[in-house]
This record gives sequence, structure tokens and C-alpha cells, in this order.
Amino acid sequence: MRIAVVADGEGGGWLQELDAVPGPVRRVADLAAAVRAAEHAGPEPPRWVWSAGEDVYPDLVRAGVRVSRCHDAALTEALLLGHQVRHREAHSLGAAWARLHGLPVPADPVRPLGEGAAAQPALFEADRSTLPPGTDRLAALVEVHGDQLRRIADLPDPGRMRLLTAVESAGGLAATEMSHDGLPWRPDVHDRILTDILGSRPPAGRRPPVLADLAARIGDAVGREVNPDSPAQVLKAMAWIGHPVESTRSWVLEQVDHPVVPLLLRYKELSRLHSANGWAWLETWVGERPGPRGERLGRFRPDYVVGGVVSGRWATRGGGALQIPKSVRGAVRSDPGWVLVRADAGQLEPRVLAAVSGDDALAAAAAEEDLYARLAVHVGGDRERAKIGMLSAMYGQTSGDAAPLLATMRRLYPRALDHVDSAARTGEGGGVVRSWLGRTSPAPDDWAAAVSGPGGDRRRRAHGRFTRNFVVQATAAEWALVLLAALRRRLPDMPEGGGIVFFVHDEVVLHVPAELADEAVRAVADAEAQTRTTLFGETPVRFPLATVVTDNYAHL
DNA sequence: ACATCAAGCCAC
DNA sequence: AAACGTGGCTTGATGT
Repeated sequence: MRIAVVADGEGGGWLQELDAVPGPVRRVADLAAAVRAAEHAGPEPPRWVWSAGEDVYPDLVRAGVRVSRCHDAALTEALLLGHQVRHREAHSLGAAWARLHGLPVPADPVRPLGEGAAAQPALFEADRSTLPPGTDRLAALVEVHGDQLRRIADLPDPGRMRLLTAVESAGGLAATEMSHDGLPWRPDVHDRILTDILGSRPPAGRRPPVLADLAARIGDAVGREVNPDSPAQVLKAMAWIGHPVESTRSWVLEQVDHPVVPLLLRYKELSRLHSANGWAWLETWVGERPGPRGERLGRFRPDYVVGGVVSGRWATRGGGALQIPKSVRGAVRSDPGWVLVRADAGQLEPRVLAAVSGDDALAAAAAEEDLYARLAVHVGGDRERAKIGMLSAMYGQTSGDAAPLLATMRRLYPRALDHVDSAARTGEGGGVVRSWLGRTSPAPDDWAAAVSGPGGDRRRRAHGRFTRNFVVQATAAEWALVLLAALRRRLPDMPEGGGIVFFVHDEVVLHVPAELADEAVRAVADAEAQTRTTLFGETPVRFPLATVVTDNYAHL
């Protein structure tokens, strides 16, 4: 059962059941209540059809309503357009509707920063619609939805795109829920970590003591004042002391034997922490509320952008949620009486390559807990070398000692290497490639001009590396999406703030009451098993999920 | 004053 | 070991 839903901007809305024959339009005064009721009415929950998750779902979640499944017309439109290599075209409901009617296509609305869950309740705001004023929004939604189902059915492999649009839509649900619940974050612990490393908190705009001291010692070592935050000044300083360098990257400086180098490296490392995840970050991104024992509890609420990366990985905006440095992860703590359940997929991309390429030898290695260790046995070298060889194959690295390694890989894992090599050849020719479920790489822009001039070969190779990596990275992102969708449907009902609270490419974090930890761990394991068979059927490849129950995200 | 770019490092 | 994929973010430098 599918139910199309449109909000009226005042807490109510319109619903229409979409069976073979669309049902009558039903006007409801309390949309949240109506959705909640329908969600539990039948033996199976409906699939909600809506214009875009961010139009409707944040308000539902704020009202305490969660849904199982949806069809997100905007996310679906983007996938279908992409499949036709029309990535640049607008994908909102209004854009899809305009194309159906031969009308001018509106640009996609820009989503304001921090809208996810940090924004005030919007009462099912309707004015973000890209449909022309006066259009029957429910009818337009039903029409676009029907068209999308037909376009999917017409694909060579409709089952895969059906799965892809379903899990992409489920990702939209999970993203909204995660933004709402937030990642539990202890400001007092974060402050303690910063103070331990940087010294006491300075007034805004000043360097913390440890950085100020390092800057002074750098000046002394050079013989004149240097702002270590300025690469230009550091370059001059290095030349001044007789060690000219071509850049101030850490690994370049590491080659230089001079007493200022360790000071600079230390400064860069700590300065990065201070500027990117220091006290200013804490103040901006983590709210606070008092805990039951007087501790300061907070939540970090990233704004996730589902499908924000061409490969289908998610992006986030604001707060840098996908790059929380290891050094501050200790600030992520479960609430008292709760635990974090952290599940991390190890070596996901080579396992994905083994599964999609059907390479028996690589699949045999991917049946092991430690794929790289098994590779090392095959390759006849150490684990680290085997890993570099595998990554070189997936990323297109050619420098260093990658070339002989790649030759070995090609001999041992011919089908796997052929899979990425042929994707690379396609890219070098300006073509597009697809993931396992049919997410399609964007065509390069201005290809003819770009490859005809000087630097054309470089450009070809660069695009070849992109498509080479795309077939693996995009399929790995699909694996993660299927896992996320499977997991959120398996989790038991939780009190407010419980459930999936964080997701980074190949890792999920749950925040659950301690007494539900065992059940959550089982749900993770079940979700993995289902993900593997849903995507790849019978395969020897394993996707081990390292799952830990802890009160501290820094703990492995 | 503000916008944009390049450099650099963080994550996966 | 160091140029190899996807991103976000902050800073200083440069341009309008």
C-alpha cells in the first residue's frame, strides 16, 4: 500500500491511497496523527509517497511520529535523471512535474544550512514547493510518482533501481531521525580533552597557551617572527634558514632535518584541532542541557545530505560531521543508563569489489575476517604491501612501487582487476559507469575541449581514476544504505533519543538504553546478513561488522 | 567591506 | 611512501 501525502502548512494535509486505482483524496486536520494511525493500521506499514523527505518528515519526527518506508520523489528523480546521464538537471517535484508538462523547469531550492532538525518547527511548511502557484500539489505528486514507477519499470534491470530508490529514500528517513536525535556529546569532556592538549581556553581570537608557546619557539628557531598559520610565511622562513621547500605539507617538512621542523609539525597538528574542533566548534555545534547527575549533556546534530556525493555517499553541512577527528571522539558518551553500539564495516571496498567482479580468488580472501592478511599470503609479501596494492587498484595509483604490485594483483585477481581497469578505460574515453544497483557516474563536462588541448592526457587519466573508483565506492555506499535501511526496521521501539544517531560511510552508531543493547547488537548482525544476500545473493564474500557496546565512542 | 581562491589537513 | 578516489572546513591571501 502506498499513500501519497502533502502537507498544508498548518499542521494538516491531504492523503491519497495509491493502489491500482488511486483512492479518494482525504483531508486531515492533524497530519501527524493521521500518519501515525495509518502506520499501524494494516498488517504491513504503508510506503509514504512524498515530494522530499525534508519537506514533511522533520515535522513528523518532531511530533513523535516515525514511519517505516517512503518513496522520496526528489531523491528518486535524481537517481533516474542520473541514470540517463542528466545529473545537472533539477530534481525537485516541481522540476519533474514541469518536465512532464513541457513547462519551464524550476531550479532546485537551496536548502538553508542547519535546516535538518536544528530549525524551529515549521508546521509542515508548504511554501518551499517548486510547483507553480495554484497547482494541485497532491495531484502533481501522484502524477510524478506514477511516471517514476513507469521509468523504473522500463529499465533493463528494474529490480535494482527499485531497491536503490527504496534504500535512498530510507536513507532520507534515517538522516532526518539522526539529525533530530543527535549524537550524544559531552561538552565538559570535550573541554577537558582540549585543555589537556592545548592548555586552558583562551579568549576568543587568541592562541591557547600551548600554541602560543610553540609559535614563540618557532620564531626563536628561525631567528625572526613567523606566523605558522600562514603557509607563505613558513615557506619564506624555511628558505631563510637554508632549507627551501616547495610546500609546507607535513610530509614535505618531515624530510627536512632542522630543529624547527618538529615544532612546526606539532603546531600544525594542534592548530588544526583548535581551529576545526576547538572551543568555538563546541559552542557552535553542541547544545547543552543538564543531566540527571548535574553533568553537562549535549547533542551534536549534523545536517546530512543524502546522496550529496556523486558516488552516493552522504555529505554533511556544518560542523564537519564526517571528519570528527579521532582525538575528540572521547567526547561522544552515552547518557547515564544508556550505551553506544558502534558497528564498523572493515575493508568494505575490496570486499565489494570481490562481490561485484565475481573474482573467485579475491572472494576467497574476502571470505576471511582479515582480507588483507590473506592477500599478503597470496602476494607473498607483508600485509601492508598487499593493502597498498589493493588500494592502488581501486584508486588508480601508479607512482611509487605500485606498478609491480599491480602486475601481481592482475595475475592473482584477474576478474577483479579487469572490473576496475575496464571502468577506468571507460572513464578515460569520457564515458560513464554504473554501480551495482545502477547509480550512474556523471559525464565529465566539456570533455572534447578538455582532452584536446595540452593536459588532455592528464585529464583523461584523472577521469579514468574517478570512474575506476566510482564502481567500487558507489557500490560500497549502496551496501551501507541497504544496511542502514535494514537496521532501522529491525531496531526495537526506543524512548526519545534512541536509535541510530550517527553514520559515516561504513560505520553506524546507535544510542540505546543499556537493557536494549543485546537486542540492538542482534539487529545489527541480522541487518548485515540481510544486506549481503539482498545485494549479492549467494556469495562467499563476507562483510564483517565489528560491533562494540561502549559508553565512549573513542573505545574500539 | 565582502567574496573567492589556494593551501592544507581531517575523515572515509 | 607520498600524488591516489570522495568530500568538508578553516585560514590567509587576493580580488572587487
